Amino acid sequence: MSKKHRMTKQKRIIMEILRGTTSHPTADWVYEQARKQIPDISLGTVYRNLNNLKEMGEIMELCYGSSFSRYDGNPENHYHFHCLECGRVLDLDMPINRDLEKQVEESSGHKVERHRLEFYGVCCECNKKKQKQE
Amino acid sequence: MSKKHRMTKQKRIIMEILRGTTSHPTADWVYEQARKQIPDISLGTVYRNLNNLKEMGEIMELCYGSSFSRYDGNPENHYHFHCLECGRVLDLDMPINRDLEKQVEESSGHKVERHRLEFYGVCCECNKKKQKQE
DNA sequence: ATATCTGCAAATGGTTTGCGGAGGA
DNA sequence: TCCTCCGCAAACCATTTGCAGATAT
Repeated sequence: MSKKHRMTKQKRIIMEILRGTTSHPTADWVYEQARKQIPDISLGTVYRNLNNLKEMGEIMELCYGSSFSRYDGNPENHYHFHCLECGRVLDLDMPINRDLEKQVEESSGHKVERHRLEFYGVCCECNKKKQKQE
Repeated sequence: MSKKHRMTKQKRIIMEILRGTTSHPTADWVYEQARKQIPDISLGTVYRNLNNLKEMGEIMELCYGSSFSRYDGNPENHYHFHCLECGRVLDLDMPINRDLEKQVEESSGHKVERHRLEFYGVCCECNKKKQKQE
């Protein structure tokens, strides 16, 4: 059977940090933020709690090309936009498209449970900056 | 200016290995296969060439939740299906949906260049096995 | 009461890199 | 020729883990 999950001060603060940002931070950034509230929290504890919260379905781990993971405090499935200029990862306010899953099931015969969709390009702000430069 | 890329025996064989499979292998698997043809090839060379081929646009690096990367010998953008039972990653024969990008541009104002779409579920074969067991 | 969690520090493991020599263009 | 690539082995670095004591339930 699966292990029970306890709520500790460390876990609660890590969850609050993730809920309070939309920046999809790295474990290290979460660690730096958490140290402001618990100065002697350890990086190992941050990693343990991030995995723990992931198991609980409270947060999501995002794995991109970089060598490290990013974490998302919004556990609901949603799409992301990656700006190739400034590197930010932005949440998209766009409904989940179940038709895509239906399309795969019909053409391939596999049973689809979920999907993940990531867009890459140049965000509004970087576009404006580029236009000014020209 | 960007570095020039040379063709070597090692690079050619690594590319052939990737072109000859649809299994999205790890660097280590490519290394094992390459050793059959060049017994004293080093793992470092495999990694260097995988990165090199990626820069050349000949292959793609796929980054999933696992701690290691997988490589795809098909550099054309295409969608993947991940079987949660057997762990395989399968290519989907499905056209790239540009409407999704248009949808994001209209609703968010970002300029979209490309997107990546990954499906998760149970593949045909695993579905059949499960039905037999019941 | 007791199983889970913590800080600490060492280990892990996929990937990268510095080196001197080899080889492609 | 000359610049890139090679094999080798050590370094790198994000993440995990073993330990002994602390804490949540």
